[in-house]
Amino acid sequence: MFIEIEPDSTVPIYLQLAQQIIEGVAKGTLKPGDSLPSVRSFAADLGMNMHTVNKAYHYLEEKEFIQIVQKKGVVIHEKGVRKATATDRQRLTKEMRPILAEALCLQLSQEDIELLVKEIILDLKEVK
Amino acid sequence: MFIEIEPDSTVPIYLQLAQQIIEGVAKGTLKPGDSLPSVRSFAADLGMNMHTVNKAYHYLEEKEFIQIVQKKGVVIHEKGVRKATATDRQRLTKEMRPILAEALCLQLSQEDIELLVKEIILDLKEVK
DNA sequence: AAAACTGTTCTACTAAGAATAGAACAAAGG
DNA sequence: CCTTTGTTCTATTCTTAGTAGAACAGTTTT
Repeated sequence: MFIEIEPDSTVPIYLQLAQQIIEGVAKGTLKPGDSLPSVRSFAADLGMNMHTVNKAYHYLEEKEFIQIVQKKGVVIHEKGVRKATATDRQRLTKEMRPILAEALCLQLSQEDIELLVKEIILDLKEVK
Repeated sequence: MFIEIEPDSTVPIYLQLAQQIIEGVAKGTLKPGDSLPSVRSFAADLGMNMHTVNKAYHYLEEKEFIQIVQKKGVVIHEKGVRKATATDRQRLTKEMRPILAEALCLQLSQEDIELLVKEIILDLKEVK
């Protein structure tokens, strides 16, 4: 896993970490059953606190992306991540909405935005 | 302007307000030159603090969506909002990315996601 | 001219979140 | 037996969000 943290970002460190793990799952770099580093070793590698990694893990567990096995370790959810529910779609829509509104204000056309989305998805799919 | 604030949201109140004003501009409900309520009256209407509205206004001013004329009032940017720069596109991409990554993890196909985006844009365009 | 209204600035306080730190625990593994 | 695992606890520091009240200097209205 190649993790790059921006310390001065407004996005909390634990969230940046969690999001990049999610990206790993999306790309297929992280496959179902793969194990993640322990909170201590990961924290040491990334130069952050053990509790920060722990927070990221629990964030991912709540989203059902990973499984935390008591006293053993952390594993990408076996059998793959669950399929999106109606609630998931609703949440994703809500998160996307203000960004798209801003894009429209900045005079991006519907085609421009759709192209932008396609590029992002393409980039998320290609394994580097 | 119809503003709906969710007090228990993780999204700060001032941001919710700013985002809904941006939506108004995207929809065309708010047109270039239109004036917004004073910080005091708007705060009273919405049941929030004057300084919170002020913060939202300055957030929008920094984004160049509105103009704050000293001691006079707040107006939607005349001649419309500026066109997106390369930096804008980069920022929008960065904001969109983690959401799309999550969507892919939840086994939404590229087509599903594009449809979702189209629906949001359609909703943002229709004047209610 | 007086009054009301405008955004601005200042101090002040509370609450919550983020991040770090260190210590200790119980269970699993080698 | 010893190391490693995630967990839990207390503690501290820093930042942000939100509210509050007061005062200021212009603008607009009456």
